[in-house]
Amino acid sequence: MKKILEVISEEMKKAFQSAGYDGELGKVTASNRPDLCEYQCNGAMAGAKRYKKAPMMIAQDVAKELEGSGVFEEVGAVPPGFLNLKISPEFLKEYLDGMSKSDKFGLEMPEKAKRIMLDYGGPNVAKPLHVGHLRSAIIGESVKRIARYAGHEVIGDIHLGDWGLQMGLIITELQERKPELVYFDDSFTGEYPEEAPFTIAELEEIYPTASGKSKEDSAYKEKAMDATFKLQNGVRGYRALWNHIIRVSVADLKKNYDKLNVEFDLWKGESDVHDLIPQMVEEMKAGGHTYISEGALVVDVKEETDTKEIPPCMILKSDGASLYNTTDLATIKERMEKYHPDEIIYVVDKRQELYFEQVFRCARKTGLVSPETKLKFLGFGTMNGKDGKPFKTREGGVMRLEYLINEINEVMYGKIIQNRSVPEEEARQTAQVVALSAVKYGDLSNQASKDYIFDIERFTSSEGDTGPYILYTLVRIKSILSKYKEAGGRLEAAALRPACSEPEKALMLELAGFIGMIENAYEEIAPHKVCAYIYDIANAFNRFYHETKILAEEDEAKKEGWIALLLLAKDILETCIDLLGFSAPERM
RNA sequence: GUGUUCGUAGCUCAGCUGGAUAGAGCAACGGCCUUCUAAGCCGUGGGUCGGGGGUUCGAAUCCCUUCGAGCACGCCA
Repeated sequence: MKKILEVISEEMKKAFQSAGYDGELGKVTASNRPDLCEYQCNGAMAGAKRYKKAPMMIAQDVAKELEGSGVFEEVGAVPPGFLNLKISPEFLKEYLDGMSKSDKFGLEMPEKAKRIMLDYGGPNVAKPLHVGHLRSAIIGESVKRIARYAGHEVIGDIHLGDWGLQMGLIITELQERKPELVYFDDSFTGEYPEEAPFTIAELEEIYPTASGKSKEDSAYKEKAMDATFKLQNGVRGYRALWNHIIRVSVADLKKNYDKLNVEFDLWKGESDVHDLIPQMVEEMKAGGHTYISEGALVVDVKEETDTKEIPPCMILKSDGASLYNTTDLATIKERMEKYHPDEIIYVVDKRQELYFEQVFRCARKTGLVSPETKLKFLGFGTMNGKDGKPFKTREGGVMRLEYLINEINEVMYGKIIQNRSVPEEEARQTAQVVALSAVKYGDLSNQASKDYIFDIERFTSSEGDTGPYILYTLVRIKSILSKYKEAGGRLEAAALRPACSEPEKALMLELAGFIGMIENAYEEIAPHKVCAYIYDIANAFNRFYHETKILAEEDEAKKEGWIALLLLAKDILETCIDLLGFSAPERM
């Protein structure tokens, strides 16, 4: 189906043309004065100069052409030359009928689906998830779902940090504590145990300890670097230990991401591309792209249009070791060879923008990516506390994600038992569902690129533009529908009717904007547009709800029409919150 | 220093491919539950869109300038 704005615009274009003007002037937008009209067209003013005619005259000419149009109920030419439009309830009803009957509410699928690789999450192995990982997960997950809904193939890759010095640190600390382990016995040639010699709890404690020691004790640090080197060069025992670390840690990560309703298709990490690096570097050298600068191997990525100095992209450090850039480039190489994506999108902290610009340019210049493949950087801002500074625990440390989630669950639980008397278990479950909506909606309703203030009180409130408010609206709709069913009503039989009240029409108009909203949210990679949309829907619904006694309506046809409208609203809301990565309970 | 993002109501944010009286929410104040979930709805007050120039019939939106804030700027990731 076409977007409703497109349908109306076409009608308007025809009118401009038959009045003797350029059809392109007939572009219609949503009204910015809802008190005056539903849609507006400003083409008459834009065309005034070209036709040397007062805008008002043009508007009147066009309005005359629209007399008797089935699309509009009212067309007004208003000074200085606005065309104010109200569409006919019958036309609107037909449009919504089309949406209800179509797959994805009539959203058109692309002729050729793109294959998009989405790089998000990015946690480090053996370190607990903290608030810094929250945004990437939430935003990435939503972007993934939106792109899929829009008809594209998306491969989400968590891109684990599993290969650097941190691994050497952990191994070193393990050796300090348990030198008797077979992993450290060079002469050992048998099978290593299947069971890891540590738990996730120990692992999480080991890393910060080791990291702290290495900062104070240079001998310790050297040991860790040596361990890293050995690991990367395939020392058996170290590899075996490393495998344990990965397995224990990944299992825990999966559990945590699961709770956030975040799912990855690939659990690749930096280690996966380690073996590709030497060849990649050789190819870059052979291609004549590299040179030595201050001892390091670099590739120039300056461009003439630059407004500032872009430093070269470093490939190898002066000691010959690889670094973040190297693995990222190798990852691009691997992705291109294995998956041939049309696009790779990185959902990363926006502070890394310049860095990724260098990597992207380097990848292009050295031919790692084909010219058709787009590399996109979706940078997100910092999550701040109420004081406007980066979110911290009360003690000033980094907040573990788990604790944060628990805290919100508690707050939500408190609100539930305060408002309703429900069984304990249901209250707990509902609290989790609603809490997740609070966190995700609180995050996604802001533009990704901006910093935002994480305010538990605000996010968990059901007043205002929040997740709980959206869910509450949805729960209300579900409640009416289930009562209707209980009373013997058949949802499948319900058919839409033209709106007979202003709030009803307003709700229908909002629903009709779905396709346009999705296209926009996908093209701009902007989940916050989905949030803004469902907030408008929720407002429109609640207004309608208050002015209309649906189940008490005696006119059966009318009642059925409303039930059909509620069904559509429910389906659209549910679809949208799924795109945002959360769901609604049955009751709350 | 260079670059970059941003500065909209007391607070948190929309709007930014230029259009009519700049929108929400929170907070404040006032209404609405014998009837579908009041975790809701309706209303009132509150803004030199950081300042100054310019382009335009028309600017929060585009350009310039200035002030202020954040962030980034080769061997970390």
